[in-house]
Amino acid sequence: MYRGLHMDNRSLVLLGLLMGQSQHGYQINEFIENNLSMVTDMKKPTAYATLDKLSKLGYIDVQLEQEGNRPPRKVYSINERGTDYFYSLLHKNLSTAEMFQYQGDLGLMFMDYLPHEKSHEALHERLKQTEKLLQILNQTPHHSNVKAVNLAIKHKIKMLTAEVEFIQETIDEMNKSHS
Amino acid sequence: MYRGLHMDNRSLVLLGLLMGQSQHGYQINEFIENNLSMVTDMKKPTAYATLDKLSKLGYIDVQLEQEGNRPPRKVYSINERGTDYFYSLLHKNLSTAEMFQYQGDLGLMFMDYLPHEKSHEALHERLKQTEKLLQILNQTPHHSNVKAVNLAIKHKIKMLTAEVEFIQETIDEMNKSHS
DNA sequence: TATAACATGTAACAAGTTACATGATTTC
DNA sequence: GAAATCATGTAACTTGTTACATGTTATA
Repeated sequence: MYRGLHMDNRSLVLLGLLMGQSQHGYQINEFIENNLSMVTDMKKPTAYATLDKLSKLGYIDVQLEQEGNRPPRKVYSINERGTDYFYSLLHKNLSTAEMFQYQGDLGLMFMDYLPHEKSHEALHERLKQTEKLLQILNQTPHHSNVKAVNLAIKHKIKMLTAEVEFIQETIDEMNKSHS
Repeated sequence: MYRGLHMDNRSLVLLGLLMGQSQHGYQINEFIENNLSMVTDMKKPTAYATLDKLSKLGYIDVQLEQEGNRPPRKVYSINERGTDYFYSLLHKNLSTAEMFQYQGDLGLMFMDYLPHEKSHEALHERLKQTEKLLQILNQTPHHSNVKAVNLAIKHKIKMLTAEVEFIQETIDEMNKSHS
């Protein structure tokens, strides 16, 4: 059986948000868009579909709510089975190391096929872009209304800083071996 | 039109390997398995299908070879159009910064739902696993027969080191706020 | 009165994975 | 004679994306 990398983590996010309070899909999607864009790229149809799946699997309960003639809301609440499942997903996520795959490594592998000036210019562009990302992260308020998102921002800052150093070192090496 | 993250990079790898020498699919797949497992997770059927696609798009030429009654080989050679395409993919890859998405951040977000001992134990496990990965990378010979792969290994070492630091810092913070 | 926000989806498509199919040849 | 290696794929499936559909209500 084929299990994508995301599947479990999609569920983890949705269940985690429902641990805080019962919510309907639209609400959850808004929250993800406004507050969690840094940590997940889950799209709306995916969220709706996953909520559907979780309710079919008996991890969350649905209650229909309607105000006047507005489109009815499906309010989801996590139940006991869902809570257990959430804890197991959480524990697995927290205790598992990830082996990163960097797309950028692929280019580095074939760098020598480009003339020195070209590869130098390209890496410099990459450096500039990465520094800009870092700058944006450093400017984001360090007191997000979602307390825990700050940890993710801290993490990204840490990693992007290492990335900047690596690119700089690579450029230096390249210049040394060229001169 | 929906373009996956990988698509272009799959082509970049295959074209890059063909830049070195003409090869048939099986040969390429062996090479990827033996030498590039660190940089790409492309599977055999994907490689075969992508080679097919690249030849249909006119970036590589195919020549059938047969030895005795063995299954015939399809030997692929990169042509001029393919070389240009390779350069454009390479330049784009080299000059683009990537915004990392860490699966592990998702768990950190909901860490507070676990009792302190549980989350502490889980993060400790993550730390141990990450350190083990680092150790393995540090032990891999720093003179891979594929020269350029070393850069990727250097990169991973750099990033995993930052990761270990981050986990350690997070554990420390957690302990501080708990005591 | 047009546009944005509210609310939930469906349909078509893209890309990749696993498991399997096929058949020859070399090695144990 | 069985198992591994050589060599190329196909088929079924999973997951996710984009673009679109639908209809109400608040806002400019």
